[in-house]
This record gives sequence, C-alpha cells and structure tokens, in this order.
Amino acid sequence: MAEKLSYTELYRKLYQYYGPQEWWPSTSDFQMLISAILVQRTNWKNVELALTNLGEDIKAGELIQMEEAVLAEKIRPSGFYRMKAKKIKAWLHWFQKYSFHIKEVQKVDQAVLRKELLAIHGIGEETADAMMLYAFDKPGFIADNYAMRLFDRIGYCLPKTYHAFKTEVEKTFPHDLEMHQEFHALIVEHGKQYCKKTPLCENCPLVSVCRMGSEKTNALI
DNA sequence: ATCCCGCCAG
DNA sequence: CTGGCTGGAT
Repeated sequence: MAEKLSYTELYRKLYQYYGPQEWWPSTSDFQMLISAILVQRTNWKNVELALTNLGEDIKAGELIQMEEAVLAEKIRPSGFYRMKAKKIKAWLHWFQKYSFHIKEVQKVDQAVLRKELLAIHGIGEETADAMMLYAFDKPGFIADNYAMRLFDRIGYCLPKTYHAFKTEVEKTFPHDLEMHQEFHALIVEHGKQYCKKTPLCENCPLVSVCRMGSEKTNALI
C-alpha cells in the first residue's frame, strides 16, 4: 500500500475521477440556503420535491409571511417537516436582520457569522458550514458523516469531534473557496457511489490508497 | 426493513 | 449519550 495521501492529494484523486461537481445543486443562493435545512437527515430527491412545492423562484419575503403550518405542508416530502418549518422560520428571522440580502451577510467576518448561524435554532455545525461555503463565500471544511467515514477508512487518524476534525483538515488544505466547495461535493458524491455505509471497494477509485480497500483486496488473495 | 448531505432536548 | 423528529425510494 502506498504512503498516506495528503488531503490535497486526496482531493486531486477525487477530482480526477468524478470531475468538477459545481455545487451546491440548486438554482439560486436563496434556494441553497433553504435546502441546507431541508436536506438534514434526508435524501436530496425529497428536498427537490419540497423545493418544487415551494416554487422555483420563492423569495425570503414571501416565505417569512407564510403560515408555519402551510410551509410545513409544502415541505412535507423532505421529512421532519414540522421541525424544519420551524427551523426555516427561525433562520428567516435571522436573515431579515440583513434585509434578506446575501451580499450583506457576505460582508460579515467569518467567525462572527458562524457564531450567529449556530445561535439559530436548527442550525448546527454542518448546516452552518454548508451555508457559509456555498452561499456566503466563506471557505471551510465540512466534517460531515461522509467525510468521517471516508477519512476513517482511508486510515487518517480521526479527531473525535466535528470541530476538531474540521480544524485538523483546514490546517493543511488550501484556504480556497472553490477548492473547499469541490472537496465537500466530491466527498459526498464518493460517499454515495462507493464509500457507503457498507462500502463497495470493488472498482472504487481509491482502493489503492485506502486502508479498508487494501484489507479487502488482501483478504481475497 | 433500511437508508437518506442533522439537530435538539432530556 | 439516547431518543425523537418524518417522508419517500429501494
């Protein structure tokens, strides 16, 4: 088995195999932000159904005036719909402080913005980081389940908490917005295609550099 | 029956 | 740390 890859080398391997992902897969920054909440513990297809129900060109001003129960019904396909309706409302009230202008939010200091987002009911670290990365132009590593599973299997030593994992990767990975955007997208894509809960190591583009992949290969010999 | 790009309350 | 939240695809 080869030497352990740097995070940047891992990024390049994934990029070579999957190509540019150009995330987040939504039609506007506002949709991206809403869908970051809708997608919590839910598959993306169900998020698309919910987005369609909301209307493709939905605006923050309309959403904040919608009855919470009505909003809940519209986003029903995304699951946890009553909770998510509350979360979206809470987030909208925060967004209203910036007059619903994404550009205004982008001016806020990264650390300050992250704290503000985490203070909103229903916004945890992963959702906050996704919003910052794909709508507010703040680069950072998203230490989600896909990333943890992949990094664990590859054989990187794994920090215990989300935050420790995130800062560990950010120490050596370039502080570049587009690279972080692609990195997260590529990790998710890889997690869906090969590095699933029960991994499909056969034909995986990372077998040669993955501890788990090598073990499986060796076991077959 | 299991799995989805989580988060919060207890 | 655990349970609850919830629908839709497979």
